[in-house]
Amino acid sequence: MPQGLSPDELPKLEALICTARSVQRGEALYRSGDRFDNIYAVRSGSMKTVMAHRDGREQVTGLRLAGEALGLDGMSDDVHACSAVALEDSTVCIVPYSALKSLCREINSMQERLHKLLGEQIVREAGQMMVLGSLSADERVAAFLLDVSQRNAQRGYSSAEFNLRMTREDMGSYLGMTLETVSRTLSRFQKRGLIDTQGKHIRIVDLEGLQRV
Amino acid sequence: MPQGLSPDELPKLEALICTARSVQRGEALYRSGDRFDNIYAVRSGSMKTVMAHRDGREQVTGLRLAGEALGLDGMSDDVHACSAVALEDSTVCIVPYSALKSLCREINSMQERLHKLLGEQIVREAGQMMVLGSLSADERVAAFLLDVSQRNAQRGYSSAEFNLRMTREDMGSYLGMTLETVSRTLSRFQKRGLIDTQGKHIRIVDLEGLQRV
DNA sequence: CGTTTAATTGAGGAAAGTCAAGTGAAGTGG
DNA sequence: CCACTTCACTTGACTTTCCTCAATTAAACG
Repeated sequence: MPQGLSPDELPKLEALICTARSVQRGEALYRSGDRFDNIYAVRSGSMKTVMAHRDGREQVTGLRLAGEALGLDGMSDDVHACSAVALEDSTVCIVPYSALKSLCREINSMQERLHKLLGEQIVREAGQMMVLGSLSADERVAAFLLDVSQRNAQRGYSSAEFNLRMTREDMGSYLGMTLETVSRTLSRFQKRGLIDTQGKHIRIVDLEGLQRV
Repeated sequence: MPQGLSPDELPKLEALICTARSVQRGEALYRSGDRFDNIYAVRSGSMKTVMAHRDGREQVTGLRLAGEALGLDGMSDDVHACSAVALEDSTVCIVPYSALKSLCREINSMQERLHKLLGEQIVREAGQMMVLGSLSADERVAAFLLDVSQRNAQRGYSSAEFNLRMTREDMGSYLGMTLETVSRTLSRFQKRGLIDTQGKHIRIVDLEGLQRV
């Protein structure tokens, strides 16, 4: 998260991060409607963000792996628009927003970094709109696996093999399809020799094949 | 756009806005891949933002009415992630990003305003992900009409009656369905007495009915 | 005013959803 | 630590929704 800061600036960011917090699997770090005070960075584990329609239907709107930022959905009106729920026992760094704002006014590169973060989320979400709006079920699942794989690689983990702590239902919700269709699609990918799945453990066997789906 | 600025700050914003630019119907204000230099505000007319998949498929990712901000998709990596195309002859205000950044460091409320703008887009897009991921065709169209209606009201125009300059194809793309399904859905809404359409002109007859869809 | 582009409507087909049953994994308490 | 309960996942059969293709009508633009 703190990329591109000079040596003398890093301590200031560190001073900002008051506390770390641990969140149990299934527990909410914040809920839709909660006051927005902090931005978070996932330190270990992973989380999902969930948004609710007024009739109660819920949709997973995001997945956050270790190292990724969380909580930006509260900036628009000082109240969180979605809930953040831990997919496994996780820890997050807490960054008080008001302090971060001040720091962004003082330090150029800090402002730059926050802007990039916001911009990335905007582009990521637009990309997900594309996935939901124009891809078939197969394409959606493939795109999702490739996205997670790539994000794993970015953080120095294996891009070929990883644990996805989401349930099939979470994946389905995120990808706009039912859990059965997710399951069937994964099975089909396995038969075609594209991946190898055992429940939540996923290994990408044929990367290029998956990209061609 | 410049809400919440004090009287002495407004001139500074105005100084920032170097030029206005007019964009002809169908013309692109910027294209995906263009360098990101400016943020824009639609002054008159309306625009769509479009994102392309690598295989060429395009999806409409946003609609911007007069008064709304545009161009934020370039902040993440200094290159625009989508294209902005005029739906009718339009004009936009140009706000140079680098100057805006400086101003945000000087003026508290300016920073606040930009952050809100970014936060709003993040929440708006998450909302659209919900629409695409969990609503039926009928519900999508209804949600879209209500959204446009509400945004019209916000800007002081009629919430009950408006011109939608998008084609059925644009709407379909934005809502993740085919133009035929959009057309059929609108016809059905009309038969049910919810709306009254003549091509691009739309009148909402039964607001509550539309909300119940 | 004619030509192009957009919209409507119908018929048939395909993709994904629903319902249901069975299997496997994981967490809990004795 | 094992048995038990619960939850997650898989797979099949059937249904529904939406898409595709096609023909026609209406609107927009030069």
